[in-house]
Amino acid sequence: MSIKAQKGTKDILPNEIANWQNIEKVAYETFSKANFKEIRTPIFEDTNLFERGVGDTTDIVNKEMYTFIKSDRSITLRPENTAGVVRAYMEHGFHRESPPVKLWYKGPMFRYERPQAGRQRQFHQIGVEMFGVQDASADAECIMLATEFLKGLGLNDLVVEINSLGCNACRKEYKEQLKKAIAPFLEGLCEDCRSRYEKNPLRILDCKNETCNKLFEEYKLKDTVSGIKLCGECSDHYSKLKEYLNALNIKYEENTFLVRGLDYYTKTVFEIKSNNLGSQNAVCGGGRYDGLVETLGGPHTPAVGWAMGVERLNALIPKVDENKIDYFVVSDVQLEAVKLVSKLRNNGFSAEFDYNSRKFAKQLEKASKIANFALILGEDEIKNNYITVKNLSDSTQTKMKFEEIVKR
RNA sequence: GCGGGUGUCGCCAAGCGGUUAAGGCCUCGGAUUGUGGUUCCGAUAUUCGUGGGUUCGAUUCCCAUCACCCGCCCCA
Repeated sequence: MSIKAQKGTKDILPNEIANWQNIEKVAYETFSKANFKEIRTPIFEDTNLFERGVGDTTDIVNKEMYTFIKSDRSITLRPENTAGVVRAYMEHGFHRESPPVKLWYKGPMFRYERPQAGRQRQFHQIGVEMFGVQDASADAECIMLATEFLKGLGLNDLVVEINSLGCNACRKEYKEQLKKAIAPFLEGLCEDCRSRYEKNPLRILDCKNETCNKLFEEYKLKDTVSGIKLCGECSDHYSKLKEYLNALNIKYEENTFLVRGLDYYTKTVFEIKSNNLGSQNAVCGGGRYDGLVETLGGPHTPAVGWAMGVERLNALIPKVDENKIDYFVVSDVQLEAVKLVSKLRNNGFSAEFDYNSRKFAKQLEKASKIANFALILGEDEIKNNYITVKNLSDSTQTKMKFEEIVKR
C-alpha cells in the first residue's frame, strides 16, 4: 500500500454509509416540508467569487483555500457554499422570481487546514439559504429548520446561541465603541487580537486566548458590549427574531460575544453547539447576509442561511446498522441458483448466492451473516418444484412455491 | 504556521537488546459429503512505517525521515 488517501480526507466506507444516507434523507424531508428546493453547484468556482464573497480578511480566504491556475484562470475549490449558491441565484435569474427563494444544498467543501478531531480538509456540509425576505420571520424559519432537522436526527439537546451584529451603518458605530472599550487594555492582548483591532475588531470577541479572556473579564467587556446599541431598525429586527423564536418554542441563549468568521454576515448570527464534540463544537453556523448578493454584483437582496458539518453531526448520531439483504439462495446447482436470484431481483427483492457453490453449511453461514432469509434450492426442491424458506433469525423453515415467496 | 503523541498481519494488540514475533477478532479450510449463528481443530507477519547508526546481535537503544492522530489557531 503506497498511495493513501490525502491528509485530511476520508473514505466513507459501506459500513458507515447508512448514517450518511439517513442524514441526507432527513434533510430532504425536513427542508421539503418548508418548501426549500435542493440546488447543486460546482465544487470549483472562480477564485474571485470567494475573495469578494467570503471576504479577503477572513482566514478562509487568506490561508485555507485550494487555489490553482488552469488556462490562465484562477480556480478555487469551494471552501463553503453560500457564495456559490448566491452566484447561481443571480446567474439563473432567481432574483427576478417572486420572493422568497428557498434553497438547500449538500456536498463536499475544501479547506486547507491542519486536520484534527472534527476538522478535515475535505468535509461535507448541508445548508440552507433563503433569499428575499427582510422580516425576522425568515431568520426564525431558518433557525427552526435547523432545530427541526436536528430533532429529526434524534438530537434534541443542542444549544442555539444567537446574537445580532447590526447592519453596515450601526456596525461601524459598534466597531468604534468596541475599539474604545478595548483600547485601555489593547497592549495586553495577544498578537492576533492586536492585529484584529484595526482589521476586524469584532473577531477579538471570538478570541480563545486565556490572557485575553481574563482581560475581557477584568474590564467587563461583556457588559460594555451588551450596552452597545444597534440602530433602531436592527434592534427591532433582533427583538422580533426573539419574539418569533419564543412563539415557535425554540430555546436559545443570547451570546453577545458570538461573531462569525465570515465577513458577509449582518444583523442576525447564530450557532448551534454540542458539548460532546471536543474543541470543534459548532455543528451549525449561520446568519443573515443582506449585503452579499449586492457585493457579488446583484440587486440588494436580503438573505439568511446556515450550514452544518455532516461529519460533526455524524459524530453525535449513533451508528446505524447496515441493512441485511432479503434472500440468500443456498444451492448446489449453480445454474438454478443464478436463475432464482435473478427472478427475485426482478420482483423487487435483494438477493445473493454463493459464487463458489460451497457446501451447504458454508453457504448457510454466509447467508446468516448477510441475509434475513435463506432460500434452499437443492436436488429435492428442484425435482419437486418447491423452495425451502429458512428464517435465519428464528431458524424456522417452510416449503413454498416461488409465487408464494414473491407475494410475501 | 506553532506545540504534543503514535507507528508490530485487514482490525485490536503483547513483546522493550538474544522469543520460532504472544493472544483476540475477521477471513479461509476441517470436524459436520443438504442446514448457519455454539463448540473444537487447523491455516494465515522471513517481519515490526522508511532510511541510517550503535552492537557479536536490534521490533526493542540513538538519529533522521515519512505518515497519521491530538491540541492551538480557524471553522461546519
